[in-house]
Amino acid sequence: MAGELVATQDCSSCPIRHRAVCARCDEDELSKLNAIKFYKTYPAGQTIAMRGDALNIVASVVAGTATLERVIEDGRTQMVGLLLPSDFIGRPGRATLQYDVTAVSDVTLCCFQRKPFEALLVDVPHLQQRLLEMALDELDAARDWMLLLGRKTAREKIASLLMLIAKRTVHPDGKVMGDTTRLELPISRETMANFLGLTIETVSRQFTGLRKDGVIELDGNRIVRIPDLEGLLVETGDDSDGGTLF
Amino acid sequence: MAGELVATQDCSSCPIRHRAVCARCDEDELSKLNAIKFYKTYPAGQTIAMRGDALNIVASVVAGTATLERVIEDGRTQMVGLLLPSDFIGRPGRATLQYDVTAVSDVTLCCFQRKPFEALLVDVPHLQQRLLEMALDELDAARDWMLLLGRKTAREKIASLLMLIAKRTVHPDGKVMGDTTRLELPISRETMANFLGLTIETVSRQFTGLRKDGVIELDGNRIVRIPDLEGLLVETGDDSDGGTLF
DNA sequence: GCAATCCCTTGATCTGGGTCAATGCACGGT
DNA sequence: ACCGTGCATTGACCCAGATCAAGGGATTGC
Repeated sequence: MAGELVATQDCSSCPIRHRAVCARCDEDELSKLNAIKFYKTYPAGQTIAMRGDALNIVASVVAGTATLERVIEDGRTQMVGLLLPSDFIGRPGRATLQYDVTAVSDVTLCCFQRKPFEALLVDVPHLQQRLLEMALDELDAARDWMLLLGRKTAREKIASLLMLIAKRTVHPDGKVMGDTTRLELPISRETMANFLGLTIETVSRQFTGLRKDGVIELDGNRIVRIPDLEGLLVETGDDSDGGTLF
Repeated sequence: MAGELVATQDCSSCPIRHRAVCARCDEDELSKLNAIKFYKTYPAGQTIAMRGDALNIVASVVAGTATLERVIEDGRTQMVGLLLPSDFIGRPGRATLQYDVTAVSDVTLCCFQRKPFEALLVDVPHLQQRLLEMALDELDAARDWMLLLGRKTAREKIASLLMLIAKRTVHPDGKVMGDTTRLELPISRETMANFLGLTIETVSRQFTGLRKDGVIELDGNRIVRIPDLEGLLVETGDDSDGGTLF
C-alpha cells in the first residue's frame, strides 16, 4: 500500500467526525483512537490497494474521491463502490481486500491500524454498532444500485447518477443541493461508465442527449447545471422515496 | 405481515444454528433468545412483507426460498436478495422495510421480536459481531452481483447463477456440490430473470442454448445436470476465487 | 374428458446500446 | 509554436437481448 504519510492529528478535529467511526466517542475513547491513527494522501489516479492485498488498516475518506472496482480478466470493469468523504474503507475481521481501490482525485485517508482497531471494537460497543449501521447503509445502497444496473435504461442511469452526486455534494455553505442546481462531477466519463455498466461512448451520448433536450446544461465536461430538477426526476423514473444509493 | 404461527421450539435444535445468530450463544443467552422466538410458515407465492411495511421482527430462514425485490412503478422488477436457509431477514435499527419479501417456495421463518432482539444485542456483543459479519458477507455478495448485472453476458449470468445455486445446495448427505452435479433449481424462470436482469425469454433461450451445446442436461425444467463443471466455469468467465455471491 | 391456468419454449422482428473508427479539444513539455 | 497524450464527442454499423406473438406441455377443477 503506497501513499505518503502526512501527519498524526487530533481526532477531535477529524473532518469525518460527523459520520464516521469516531462521532460518538468520549475523550478517553478518542485518545485511544488517536494512538492508532495517521493520515495518508494519494495523488489522483493512484492505486490505493489491489484486490487480494493483505489489508492491515481500515480508513475513512477525509477528502477526495476513490472507487472500489471489480475487474474481470478480459478487462471488463464494474465499479462496486464510490467512496466520497466520510465513507469507510475496510472491514474488521477481513484480512484481505476483495476489490481494487483507486484514487480518482487526490485523496486523503484517515487510517487506523487494523489489529488495534479491532481490539478497540471489543471494548467500545458503540463503535461496533456504528460499523454495523454503516454496513447496512452500504448494503441498501448496493441494492438500489443493483436495480439501476439490472433494470434501468442508459438515460435513467445517468439521471440517477446525477441525483446521487447532487445528494452527496456539499456546497461551501454546508448545504446539500436543492438550493443550487450546479454540480461538479467528481469522476470522469470512464469512471461513470464503470459505475453505470455502460460504455464511455454511451455516457457521452446520453449527456449530449440530455443537453439537447434542455434537461441539463454543460459547462466544460465536469460542470453540470440542472435548471429543472423535476424534469430530471421524471427522466429518472425515480422512486422518489429518494432511495439509499449513498 | 401474514403467515401462520407454527410453534415455539428450543433454539438448541434450531436448524440455522450453524450460520445464524444463535451459533455462539451459551445456555443463558439461548434461553433469552428462546423467550422472544417463534416460528412462522408461508405458502409458496405469498408476500411475506411489502416495501414500506413497519417491520417489528427479524428472522432467519429455516426452510424454503424467499426473495428480496425492488420494483419500479412501471413493473420492472429487480431481485436484490435471494434468501436461502440460514439467511437473515431484517436489521436492527431499521423500523421499515426497503424491499418486497416474497416466499418462492413454502418458507419457514425463525422469528424474533425486533425490540427485545435489539435489547439483547446490547448485552451480547458477539451477537452484534455476528450481525456485522453477516452484513459484510451480504455486502460482498451484493457487489459480486453488481459485477454480474453490469458487465456479464446473458450466458455468463446463467452460468454464474447455476454455480451459485450449486454452492448453496446442501445435499441429503450434508455435502455441498462437487460430489454431485445434479441441481434442483429452487426458483422459476421468471424469478431467475428478475435475479439476473434479463427477460424470461432470454433465460429460457440460454438454457436451451447450454443444453444444445452439451454443457448442461435438463430433466423437466427444475432439474439440471452439469456433466462437466469445468466447462461451465469456462462459460462463466468465473473469477475462480469463487467470489462471494452467497 | 375438457377447459382453464401456469409456466415454459420457440420464432420473428426490432432496437438500445456496444463496437470500431475518426475527430476535437485542452494540457503540459520541449 | 509544435507535438504528444489523455479525455470527450460524434458517426456508422452491428448484434445481444428485448419485444411481440404463438404454441406446448403439465396440473387443477368441473
